[in-house]
Amino acid sequence: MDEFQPPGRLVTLTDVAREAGVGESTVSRVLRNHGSYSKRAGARVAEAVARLGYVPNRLAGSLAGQGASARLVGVVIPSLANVVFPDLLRGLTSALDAEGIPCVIGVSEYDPDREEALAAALLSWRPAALLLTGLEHNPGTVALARAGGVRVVEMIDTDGDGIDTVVGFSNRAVGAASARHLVARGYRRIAYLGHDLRIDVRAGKRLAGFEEALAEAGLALQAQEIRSGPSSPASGRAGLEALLARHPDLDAVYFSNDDMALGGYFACLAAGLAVPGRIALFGFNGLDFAAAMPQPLSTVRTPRLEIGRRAAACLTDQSPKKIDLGFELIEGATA
Amino acid sequence: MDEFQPPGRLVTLTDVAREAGVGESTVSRVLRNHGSYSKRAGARVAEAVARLGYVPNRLAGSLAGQGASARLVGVVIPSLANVVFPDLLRGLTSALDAEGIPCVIGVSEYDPDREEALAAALLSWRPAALLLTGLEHNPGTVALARAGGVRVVEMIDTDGDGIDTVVGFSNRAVGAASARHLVARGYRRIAYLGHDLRIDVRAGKRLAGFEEALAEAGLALQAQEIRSGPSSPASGRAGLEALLARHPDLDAVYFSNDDMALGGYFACLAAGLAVPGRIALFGFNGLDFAAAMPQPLSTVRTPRLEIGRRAAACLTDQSPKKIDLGFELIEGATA
DNA sequence: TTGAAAGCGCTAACAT
DNA sequence: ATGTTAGCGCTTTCAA
Repeated sequence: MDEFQPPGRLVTLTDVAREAGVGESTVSRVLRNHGSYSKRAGARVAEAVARLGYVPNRLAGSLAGQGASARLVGVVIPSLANVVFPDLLRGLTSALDAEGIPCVIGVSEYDPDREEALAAALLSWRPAALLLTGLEHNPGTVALARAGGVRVVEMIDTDGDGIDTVVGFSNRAVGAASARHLVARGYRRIAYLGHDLRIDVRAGKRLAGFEEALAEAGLALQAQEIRSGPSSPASGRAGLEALLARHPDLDAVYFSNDDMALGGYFACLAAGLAVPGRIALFGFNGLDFAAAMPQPLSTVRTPRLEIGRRAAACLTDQSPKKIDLGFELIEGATA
Repeated sequence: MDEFQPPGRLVTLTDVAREAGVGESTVSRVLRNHGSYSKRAGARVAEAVARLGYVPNRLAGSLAGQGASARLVGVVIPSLANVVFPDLLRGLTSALDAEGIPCVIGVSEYDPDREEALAAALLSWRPAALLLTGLEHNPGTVALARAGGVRVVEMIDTDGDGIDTVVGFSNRAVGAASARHLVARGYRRIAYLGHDLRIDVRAGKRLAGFEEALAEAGLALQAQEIRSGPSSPASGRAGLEALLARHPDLDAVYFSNDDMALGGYFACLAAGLAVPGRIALFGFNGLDFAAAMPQPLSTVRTPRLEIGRRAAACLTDQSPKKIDLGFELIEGATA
């Protein structure tokens, strides 16, 4: 391998043009395979690129190009600690990589103000699109998104109005379906165990749908345990122990997600409580481990990867739309 | 919803200058708080920015600025399906967000050729740094990274030579420590259960260290089960069932990671096998759920977030270095 | 099919 | 303290 380039000085398109003995615009045409050029010019440019190890500068390319928008998409997610969001990114990147469009990510930690700051920061890179999570944003975020001149896609949640395009499922409907399942199975003394609803709006919507469906059946939540901090198996385990200590007569628990439910299951195993005989457990998300449990977890599978993929597909669409990808209730064996 | 902006025409710094009645460079100075300007100029610019809803164009800013490198970092990870990598990103973004530097990500799916293509694509955005995973890359990737004129940080693995800076831990040492733990606990008929080692080099290094330490104790692996596809609890469960069917006399199993081990634990629960009495289980990663299990999983906790944070910290460092963050063996109750 | 030249929106001298 | 100006590395008319 040759020695390093003098660091400040990377190979430019001008260098390639000189090396290939053609004009800059010809190099540009060859590189983007746009416009017409001779076979000979094509070959000489290809050679020069290889010889020089040229890597195009997309900063300059995007600035000069049409619309001055970059082949990048900005993505703001609330967290990386919950599998849901990496899954979303997974769907996104799998679809975007094919087009050579990378994601620029920002993590808001469920803070609307941070979300707004991140949206502004990402928009400053002039991405082709801005992807947000959920439908609840600061007014400032909405204003930025509208003024940004980019396609905006809000992912995951369809319960409400979007800025532009929305891809997801109805969290209220998930909650309602979960409640109806528990009711149909004969459970009557049902509790909710979740993490902080102020930070996770969508969990709040599920709970609202859940309670609504309970009410339709003439039932009400017997108890509710809200743990501080993020959801986790440890939190679910401690939460279920606390819940059962206070309300020994419960016969079913609806968890804010599968991680919490797994912790609940562990609590039952540790305490020797029969599931679902003594207590039924119902989760949310349909994560991998749910199906591998000795008793498959009763839960709802959400189309996380699909949401990411569809969001990517929407970037090229013309008109805004709302896409509800639905969900699947997995009966499992714990409720 | 109001109508969209005429898409082509976003507010520019020149617009702000006109609106504020000052020169462009003054606006630039105010915005970057660099150089000197009067209180009055500062105020007028701030007003104009707010009134116009100006969002700076960093494409242009980076192109014009020193070194022409963008306040972005490029990150190539092999997967988003394994918690390890989102955790890495989590550490990274938590440190970089403070500086307003977003990550541009690429997911290689454990394919070195894709990694190379992604490295080139990310480098074309002229990031301030390129972060790679592991130490094994195509020669082309290494050449790109060296010629890119950027700081390169390789994360996670310290077993080998890096391009520039390396932050991680020794996978061989993890494997060796795990084996010594099992041997010390009196297990003798030990098997390995993992996923495809050709795609996960680091799991291979752990296994090598594990076998080496076994050999030092005069022992050898009794069996080995390699599942195709990614690691998952379902794969771990099926794998342990297969392993025990073929080798009923095993007394301990070393899993390629905690997800696999969780599946193994589920297999034991389902089959009514005492853990660790009948069979001991040992994992890797120290994920959240490990500590919440009825019997805490015996595993090794890896400093994933810390690796991300330290990698971020290295970006401003002058000289290359290798940072070994170590790991922690968690005795747990399953081995 | 090709090259020359005018920007894209910004930063960084250099004047003033 | 502030304005003027020359680029940064590309793309894209426009002529040739």
